[in-house]
Amino acid sequence: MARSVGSDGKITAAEIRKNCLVLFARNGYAAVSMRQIAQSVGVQASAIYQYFENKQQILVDLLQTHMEKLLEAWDAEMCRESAPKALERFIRFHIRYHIKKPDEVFVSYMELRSLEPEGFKTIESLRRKYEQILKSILEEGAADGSLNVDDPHVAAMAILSMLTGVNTWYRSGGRLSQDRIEDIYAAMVLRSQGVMVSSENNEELAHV
Amino acid sequence: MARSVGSDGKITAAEIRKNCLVLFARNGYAAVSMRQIAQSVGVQASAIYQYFENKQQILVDLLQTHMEKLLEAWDAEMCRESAPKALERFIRFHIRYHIKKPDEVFVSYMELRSLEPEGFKTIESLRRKYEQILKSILEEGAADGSLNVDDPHVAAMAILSMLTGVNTWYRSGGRLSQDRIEDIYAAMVLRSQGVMVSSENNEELAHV
DNA sequence: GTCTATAGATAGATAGAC
DNA sequence: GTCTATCTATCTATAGAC
Repeated sequence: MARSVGSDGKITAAEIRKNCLVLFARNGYAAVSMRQIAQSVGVQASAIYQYFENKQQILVDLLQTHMEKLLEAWDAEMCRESAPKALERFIRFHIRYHIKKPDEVFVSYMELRSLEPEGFKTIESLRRKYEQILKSILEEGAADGSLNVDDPHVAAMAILSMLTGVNTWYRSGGRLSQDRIEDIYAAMVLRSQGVMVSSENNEELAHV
Repeated sequence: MARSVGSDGKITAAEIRKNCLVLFARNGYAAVSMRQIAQSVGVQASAIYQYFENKQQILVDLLQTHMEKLLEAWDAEMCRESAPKALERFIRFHIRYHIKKPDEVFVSYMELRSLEPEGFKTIESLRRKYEQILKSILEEGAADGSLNVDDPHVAAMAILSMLTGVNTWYRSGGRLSQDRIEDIYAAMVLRSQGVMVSSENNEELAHV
């Protein structure tokens, strides 16, 4: 899917993407005008149409790129291992990845309703793929008894909400290091699925 | 704080509120025009200004009313009891209350950035009050050893994200009853804070 | 590839009649 | 309390010059 027409001029599609991410995150897609976008990269509004068909395509591009990169990053991270280990790996991966991309995450979760039907379908499909990764780990743990999962679908949705919620309060340079935040969330989620974790160092001890 | 000028005509502030909630939830505050709002209640746009100073005041009204009612509902529900019992009560209260008000919850979480500074300050203060309820329960449980809380602030934010996340997937008439959903979330959250819960009936058994 | 100019639609909000 | 009419500003998107 061609998402831009390509360019070698001084403003680039990449620059527009970067600035739109910030503008959409701060003000919301509907509240940001093409003139604002253009001004942020130092051109007139009409120049934007050299790079994107219209405003909607910028949004689709941002969300699609975010989800595709997220899925690729997990592909590079995943291992064959026990369900509890895989769950911990997923938790730490999700927090580490999302905490570094606050604008991408914010826009991806807030602007789903700003997508027109075609784009919505594309993004929803990618989101379901990501949800399925966690759901499969939980299902495997439920099947072999290594996790205590009441309902894999509900648990997957609940865990994803909890993990992604980090972005609502985390501010770089705050009281807690990113590693410490990973530890705290890993301990809470693992315990919620029946894995016993000590409270001192969050080391996995045993499971029910 | 006077939020409307009052009326005894056939369109009322209450009707505008109700319709705006749906419109804002579906389309986003910025994407909804005063003309759309007016049309939804069957009047011309200028008539809306009899009930609200401007568009922004409608949003502030909706969010403020939601948070105030939520806090009042908890005041009516809360009891003096042990931290684990209070935590379970809070979990079930939050899910029960939020699952019945999907539009209020959605708008309250999505449109914070659409608030101008004064309104934002008001709503943020109410939100912090609600967060503090859960944080206090966790702090009490951490102090008396009845809960295994790594970090009360982080745990409170994580639990609230998880619980409120129900609204992203729950649809009335789906596979699970509201009671069952309460049970599943209660079990997950209690376990995440070190309370041992059986997986069969989610009955509280003991705590670490 | 970027500009100016502009089309055509729509926005929030107000004035004044009834 | 609601209407019509309108002000002023802004919007997305396009046409055509350079």
